[in-house]
Amino acid sequence: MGDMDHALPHPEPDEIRIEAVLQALADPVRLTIVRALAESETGIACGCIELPISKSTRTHHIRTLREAGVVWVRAEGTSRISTLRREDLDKLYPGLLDGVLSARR
Amino acid sequence: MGDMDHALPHPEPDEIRIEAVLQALADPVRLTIVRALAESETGIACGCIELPISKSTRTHHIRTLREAGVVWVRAEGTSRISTLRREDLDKLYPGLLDGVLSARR
DNA sequence: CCCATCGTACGATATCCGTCGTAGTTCGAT
DNA sequence: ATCGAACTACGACGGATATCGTACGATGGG
Repeated sequence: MGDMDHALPHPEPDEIRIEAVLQALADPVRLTIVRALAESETGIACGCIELPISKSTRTHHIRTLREAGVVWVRAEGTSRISTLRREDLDKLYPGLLDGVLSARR
Repeated sequence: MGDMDHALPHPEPDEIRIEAVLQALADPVRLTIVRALAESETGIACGCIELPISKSTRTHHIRTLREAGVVWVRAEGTSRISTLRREDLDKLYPGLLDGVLSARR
C-alpha cells in the first residue's frame, strides 16, 4: 500500500469568501448539517446525520461546505469527520455564525 | 393626485426565513446593494448604485432582497427607495448582518 | 398634453446547482 | 485475501436563477 497523502483541500482563512460562505449556508440540507455540527465539539461523521438524501448528494453538500471554508473534514478510518470552523468564521465574520444558528427552525 | 398606496409586498418578521435571507445575501450584486444601503440611514434609490447590470436585472435583485425580508422598498415619485431592514434582521438573527458587513471586500 | 425618466412585466436564454444511480476506492475486520 | 461499510467520482437530468431586451406603466416637468 502506497502511503497516500489524501488530505482534503481546505481554503486558508484569507481565501474564504463571504459569498461562498453565505451560498453554502443558504441550502436547507447544509444548514441542517451545520446545526448538527454546532452541537458537537468533537465533530461527527457525515453519515450519522439523518438526512432525506442519497449518499452522493451528502458527499456533494459536505464538499460544498468544506470548499467554502465552513467545515473541517478529516479522515478517520473509513469515515469522514466534520467539524465547524468556528474560530475562523468568528474571526472573519464576527456574529454571522451565531446569528445563523439563532434562527428559529 | 390619486391614491398613493401601491405598497409593495414585504414579508412580516415571522415570515422571514433564514434560508431566503442567506440566499439573498449570497449574490455578489445583491451584496453590493446591501453594502451601499448599510451606509445610508435614509435609504437610496436602486438606480443610484453603480452596477454593471441592466435595469431589469436590477429590478430582479431588489425584488429578491425585498421578498427575502432584507430590505424595505417604498415608492417616492418615480423612484423606489430601498432601506435595510436592520431592526428586523438584528432581532431575528443577532450578529448576522454585522458579520456579513464586516467581511473584507 | 407631451414626453423624458424611472421602474416593472414578460419572455428568452444560458448557466448553475441539487439530486440521483452506478461504479470505483479505501479501510478495517474476518 | 476477501468482504462489507463508508465515502468519492462521474455523468445525467430537471429545476432554479442571473442575465438580457423589449414593451409597458406611472410620475412629474415643460
